[in-house]
Amino acid sequence: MAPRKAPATSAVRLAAETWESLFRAQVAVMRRLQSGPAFRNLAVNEYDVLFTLSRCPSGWLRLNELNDNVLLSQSSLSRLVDRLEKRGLVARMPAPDDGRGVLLKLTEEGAALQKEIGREHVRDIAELVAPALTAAEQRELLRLTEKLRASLPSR
Amino acid sequence: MAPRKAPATSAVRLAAETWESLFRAQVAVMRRLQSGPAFRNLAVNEYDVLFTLSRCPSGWLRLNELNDNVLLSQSSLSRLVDRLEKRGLVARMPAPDDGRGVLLKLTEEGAALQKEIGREHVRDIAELVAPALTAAEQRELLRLTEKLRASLPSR
DNA sequence: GGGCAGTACATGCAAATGCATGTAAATCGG
DNA sequence: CCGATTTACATGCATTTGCATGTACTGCCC
Repeated sequence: MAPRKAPATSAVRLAAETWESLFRAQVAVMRRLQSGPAFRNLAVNEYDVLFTLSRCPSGWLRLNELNDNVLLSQSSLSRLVDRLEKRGLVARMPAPDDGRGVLLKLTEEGAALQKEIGREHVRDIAELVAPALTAAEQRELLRLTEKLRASLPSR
Repeated sequence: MAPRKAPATSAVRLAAETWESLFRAQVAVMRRLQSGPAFRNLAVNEYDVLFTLSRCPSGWLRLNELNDNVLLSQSSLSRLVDRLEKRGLVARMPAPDDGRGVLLKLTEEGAALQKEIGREHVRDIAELVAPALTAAEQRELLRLTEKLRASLPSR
């Protein structure tokens, strides 16, 4: 029997090339976004925390849930939140149902800053993405990246 | 005349949601990749430099070209390359045609390490991406991310 | 060709990050 | 219900990163 290895290796290659392209696109877009004036006062990761909190329905979010969203180690996130707290942008509170946990929410000032930066940020994104892809292509890219993310093993 | 603002704002929203989804997918995949055993000896950014050099046809690459590929400041890349050089993985050489420039290439040891890590890395990628998307979906995602990257303003 | 702005890379230094570990609380096994 | 393991977060410390700046070279304009 011939090994017939080609299909398997080409499937692996396709996956690798797809990831590589996704990753390079992310790097290229992110580089342009973070060098813009929207982030003169706040690092991208810091903004991302404010943004995630602003999307949270209850207003409060556990630190470990936040950590899933951000590409930072647990300890780095802990200190990033320290900084945001010292700047008066977020508030900490011990989790009521779990003595180990910490809940976070935006302060009024934090919410205001998020909205202000968010407006600029969204505009910057649109200036990069909208000319590059048609609306239909954007919807498809959105669908595929959501599917990819949703299909990942939980940990 | 009615302002008819809705189409514009929804185009902006679509672009923002598309980018958000792409970014989160990248974070989720990257988190899983970088915590794997492939990167026990080398940070992802360091591997990325070796990888980029391994793809370079001439074998030599300018530092500033390398910097376009990697999400690092110029100074951080300079020092990252210092570290790789001290570990004997890359070699520096003054650019012959430009007295300010520096050319880089992999050493034999660097090329070997890149191949070794690359094998594991590609396997890890395939284990995450292949089950998540069909081959056709991967090809489409590859196409869209390539198009996005290619359409960005040069700087 | 001589000055002058711009580019490529290196380096001092403060800030951010990750690893290892510490502490406290929850959960599990008996 | 008690000890052992696991989970959530914080912290000491070494490493990495970015900003500002320095140095050397290039290219431009006159």
